Amino acid sequence: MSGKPVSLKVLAAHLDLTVSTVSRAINDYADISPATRDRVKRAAAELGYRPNQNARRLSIGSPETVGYMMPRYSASIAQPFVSQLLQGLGEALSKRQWDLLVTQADSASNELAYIERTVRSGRVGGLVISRPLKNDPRIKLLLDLKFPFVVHGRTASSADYAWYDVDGAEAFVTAVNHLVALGHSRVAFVGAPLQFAFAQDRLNGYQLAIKANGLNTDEDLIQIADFSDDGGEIATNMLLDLPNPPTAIVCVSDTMAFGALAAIRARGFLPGINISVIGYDGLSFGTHSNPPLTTMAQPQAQAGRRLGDMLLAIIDGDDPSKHQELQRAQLLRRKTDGPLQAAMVQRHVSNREETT
Amino acid sequence: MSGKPVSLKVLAAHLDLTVSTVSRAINDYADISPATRDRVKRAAAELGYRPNQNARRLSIGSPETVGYMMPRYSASIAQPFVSQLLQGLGEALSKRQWDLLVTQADSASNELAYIERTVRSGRVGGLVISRPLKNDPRIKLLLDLKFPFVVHGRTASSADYAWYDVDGAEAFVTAVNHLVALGHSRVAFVGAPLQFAFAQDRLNGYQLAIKANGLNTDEDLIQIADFSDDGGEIATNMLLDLPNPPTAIVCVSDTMAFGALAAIRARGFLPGINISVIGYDGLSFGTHSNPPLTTMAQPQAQAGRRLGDMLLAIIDGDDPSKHQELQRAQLLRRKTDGPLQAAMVQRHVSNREETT
DNA sequence: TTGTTTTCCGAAACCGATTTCGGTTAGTCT
DNA sequence: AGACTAACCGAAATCGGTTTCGGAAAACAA
Repeated sequence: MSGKPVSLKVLAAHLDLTVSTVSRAINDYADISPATRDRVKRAAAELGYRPNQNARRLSIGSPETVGYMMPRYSASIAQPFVSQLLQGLGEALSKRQWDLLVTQADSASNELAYIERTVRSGRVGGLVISRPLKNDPRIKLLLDLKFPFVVHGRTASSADYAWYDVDGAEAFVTAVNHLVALGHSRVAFVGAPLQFAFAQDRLNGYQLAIKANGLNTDEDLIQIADFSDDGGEIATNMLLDLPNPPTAIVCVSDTMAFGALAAIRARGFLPGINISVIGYDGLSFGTHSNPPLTTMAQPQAQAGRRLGDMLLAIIDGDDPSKHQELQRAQLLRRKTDGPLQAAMVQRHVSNREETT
Repeated sequence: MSGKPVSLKVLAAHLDLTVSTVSRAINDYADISPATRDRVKRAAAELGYRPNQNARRLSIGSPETVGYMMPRYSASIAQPFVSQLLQGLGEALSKRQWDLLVTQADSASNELAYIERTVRSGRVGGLVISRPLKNDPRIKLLLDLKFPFVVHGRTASSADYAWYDVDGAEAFVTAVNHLVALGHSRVAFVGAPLQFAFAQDRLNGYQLAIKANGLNTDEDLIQIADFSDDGGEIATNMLLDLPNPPTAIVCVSDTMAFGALAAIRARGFLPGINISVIGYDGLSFGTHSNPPLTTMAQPQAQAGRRLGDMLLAIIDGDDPSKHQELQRAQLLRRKTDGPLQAAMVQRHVSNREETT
């Protein structure tokens, strides 16, 4: 760089003042005369002085940094929401000049050790974790460490920590109700492994709605698979192979729903006409799928900002349990939901007769 | 946390040693007897001692951290590649226990000031920047500051800094050649604003291929629009409104290509049959578009890791110009490319006659 | 003029590590 | 036994800031 970064010492020497005076001038202490304060600030600007953050943070005893733990990938699947979340987090943190550290554990087993190391090393003053498991050991650990953190998502025992989540159960009630209103009575569920809290939550909503509508609770209509488009396709094929296949499918994510659409089309059926599909996430790409995917859209944009604000508040001493935000998903109708077709039911029946 | 994090001082007191001895024991200095070294390490593990990173980094004079500048959004478009890039970067950095700081400037105008602040504050020892402009002031600034950095992408004057890029020009030559081989002679280009280096690069490849194949260089066949699906749709509509519309379109990104598909379908044409479309990026979502998008796929996964390795090497003193990596994109045929249809040409002609 | 406040700045401790340097103790050699 | 060399550890400076405390100079009051 154009010379080494200028330190407080050289700035002080240049001004013929001591470092303590210069420091206090820059930080607007009252016991510095306006004259010298201005003089110091002007010189600081000229020389391009920026306090060394490592030194300053060591001194004030705060890292002024929070960490975000990236979820690990099932495969090499791009996680579209990560960039939006980081964007929002960065926005919230920058209001107070805090930094955002992005971390990831190498493996699931190392995850806890990794958290403990990170916390103890004082690199971060708070942590954001994503996509909790149903009984997430990370949450337990952070609670034990009494370390500030917020969760993107939530678990069943969510009383004593801070989180931001979308009500998946309610969303699936909405989705199922919508399909029932369209005349469907065999509504299937394509889900992700139930170790994920969100997967259980959404399944709960599905089951609740099935019962509330007085429908048959057919275990075969619940298919759990890998959390990916391929998983969605596999699960849907299982459903379509059923002797009495569903006429509508709700999926735990848009990505899985895309796989469902593929499976349906592969059999010559038309999604939205012969079989309805509703996804979850509201990915904008859903407008380009074949056909455009009806989905439960969640307000992604604010998640990062809200999580950042919450975390800062908690670091400031707020009670974590006071910061819990449950958002609602909205039904976004595109083209994969439609009324039950009598013809389709017929076809299924004859289909069954053939196969038996 | 379970008590404050234990410092070197309390660990030393607990062992009845001085801090300097303990520090050297932990860092495997030769002048510490194996006996006390082991004793120290055992106690450190028991008490869960982790060196305070702010202190340590201040002391050793290195932030052991690199920064990644997130590209700003044209809208609220999720950037699927960001998470993959961060994943790779984190992997490369973790090998040496470095941290990854994610930053973003509030606005374009603040960007330079932001970089300068970040660099001068000593928070990071190197910077990764994405998606450079054709004449990117950030690169010039970082060069002036003599600060270590790597670029994801590259500009025309790319001799004197480190970068990792995919050869967009070559990719578009490949794409155009492929379409010409399929019989197309009116191949259009849907591009992004040419201030982006990658946009210019890809346009160059397109124009090169057009000439090399002896085709008419029709300015109308080049449409520049916003870097989004909507932009792609708008640009494609302009093309389809032409008196002599193209029979094939190459798009500067998959996202824009999705918009192109929408525009084509909206007119009752079949992408891949009536009009061919080739995208760029190789997004996995492309398998779910309507129809599945043929695209120039780039090897996304390694980008982050390579950039991280490069940056560390440069920080270690390597000559940046020695670290320049140009990858090749591969034609990934799905369903939107196909042979020229005589019928389509006919329809276009009659279409023109009607409108004139 | 003397005494009492203010106003303003310097000296120094401190944050938690790393690292140089110097001094004890023990071991080796003659 | 005396001297010399290693081996091992402690003292202290340092990184670049923040913050408390005390003192000198200037302003004010009596």
